[in-house]
Amino acid sequence: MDNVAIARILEEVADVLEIQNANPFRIRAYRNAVRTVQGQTEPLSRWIEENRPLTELPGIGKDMAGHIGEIVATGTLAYRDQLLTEIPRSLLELMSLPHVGPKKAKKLYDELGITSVDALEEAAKAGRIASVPGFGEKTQQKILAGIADHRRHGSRMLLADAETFVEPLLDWLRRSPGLERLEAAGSYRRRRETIGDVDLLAVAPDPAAVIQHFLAHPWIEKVAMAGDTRATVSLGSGLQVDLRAVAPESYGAALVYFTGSKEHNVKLRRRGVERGLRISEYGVFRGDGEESIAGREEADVYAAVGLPWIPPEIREDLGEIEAAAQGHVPRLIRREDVRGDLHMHSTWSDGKCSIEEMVAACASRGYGYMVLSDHSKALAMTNGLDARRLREQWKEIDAVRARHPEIRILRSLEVDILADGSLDLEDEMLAGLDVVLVSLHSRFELPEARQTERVLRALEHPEVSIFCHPTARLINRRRPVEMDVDAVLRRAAELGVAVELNANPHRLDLKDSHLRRAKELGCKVVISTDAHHTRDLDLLRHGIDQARRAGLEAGDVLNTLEVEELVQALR
DNA sequence: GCCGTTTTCGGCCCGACTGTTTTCAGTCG
Repeated sequence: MDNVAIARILEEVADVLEIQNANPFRIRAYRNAVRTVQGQTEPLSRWIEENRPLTELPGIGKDMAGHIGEIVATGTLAYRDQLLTEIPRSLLELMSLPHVGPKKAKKLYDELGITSVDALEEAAKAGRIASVPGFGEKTQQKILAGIADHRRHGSRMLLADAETFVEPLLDWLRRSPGLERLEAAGSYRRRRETIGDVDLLAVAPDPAAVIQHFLAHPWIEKVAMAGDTRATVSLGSGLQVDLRAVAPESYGAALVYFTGSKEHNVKLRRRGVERGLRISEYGVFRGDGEESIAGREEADVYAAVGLPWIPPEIREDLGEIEAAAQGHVPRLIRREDVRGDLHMHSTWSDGKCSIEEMVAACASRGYGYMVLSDHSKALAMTNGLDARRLREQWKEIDAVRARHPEIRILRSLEVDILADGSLDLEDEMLAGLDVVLVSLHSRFELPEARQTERVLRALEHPEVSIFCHPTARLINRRRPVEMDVDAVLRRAAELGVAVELNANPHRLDLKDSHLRRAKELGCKVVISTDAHHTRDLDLLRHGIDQARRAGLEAGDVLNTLEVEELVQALR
């Protein structure tokens, strides 16, 4: 039972309790526990094995620790199973629809016996929803629209995809009458790998005019609601966008509020309450007072509760507030800190540009070094290299080196990890490389124990320097392989093998929690683009976003080093 | 259900918008 599975069971308990109208603080206790479990980088089953008390974790008390112990021991939770005899599980899916929360879900079940999205759709189409007390014609239509959206855009949008909508929208809004300030808040500003919707925040003397200007944008397909200070719309792409216009003296407070995360905000407010302050999106207020004592800038809001400003990327209530209270705010890595790219392809395998083009593109980005890493022969469809072609490639590299003394070209190969954990290149050739990358490109479906064993065997090879895109996931497209990531990071740290944060926005592999764990374990991290074209070299910024979310500083990432230090640090 | 240098009991974050309500509940962020 991994942490994800534990969290899912506790979440089901919270959902059922919510439908049953249980004590809201009890429900919150379960949700807090879910978050704590999800946020743990180490498997809780190991805590239990080692007899470490789970009650040391925030939000885990005696009962919750008992629940978790039972789940780990038996694979299920009797309390959850008992609850699910009272409420059908499929009712929980109804709650994921917009405009359907626990109360409405319960009512639909009680009045019409509806337990599934399909049944709800059928009832709505037949007009039976509108007649339920508390529901009406408009609610019925909203539910139908919500079901359609749910089916079309079930998954969250990639941040990089959202950018292609958000940035032009921001440009459009900057031309609003009298606009003074504008920013995208929410998970977009926190740079999460995917986003559910977009929250925009604006300041202008006439907020209604900004809202009107916004509503005139041609991409807007549907206006869900629109007032004088707020509007919610959907774009044709399915992306929901919220715009809020606030007063200048509230901008900082509103930016904190709408940037979130929700959990971060809750903790900030609690700090406020402890100091006799009430924090809202309008400002910071003393006691019952009406007068705001802070709120124009974000830093003012943090200062009001005794904190330095905290970067948006780490506002997840994963210890950043406590650390900030001690004066520890990380100096998160920036793009300018990176001195070279450690993973890219050329036309020798499946890249679209020649070695020389890739080299020139790296040099023009000011890099001091680059790693050329085409595929190995097992990936036949990419025209992967065998020993013979690799030797030929080295000749071309020598020629390009002569023409580009301004940058150090490191010889490499992205060597496939074969099914049994051996490497797809002869040892004497591996020894001739400056850097050896290894990756999984096949047999993703192996059971966890075998996959872990396979990877560990590969990492044991003394020539291996970097383990690339370790879980092989593609966001929204391919699940990560089943692997004991914790064990792999542990061993990599011991062996001095670095793990790659692949900056491709579809991969972002490792993910933030893995990177935090890598840092804890002292495992070296590199950020690489895996570029297949010169323009892909700019994907680095997505990797930087992800690294910042994990709280990584320049010192945590090897390719911020100068070339001599880098070669030393890579084994 | 969790938590505690004000408390082991009594707290636990805040506001806007919508729809169906004759004064407010539900949902969302």
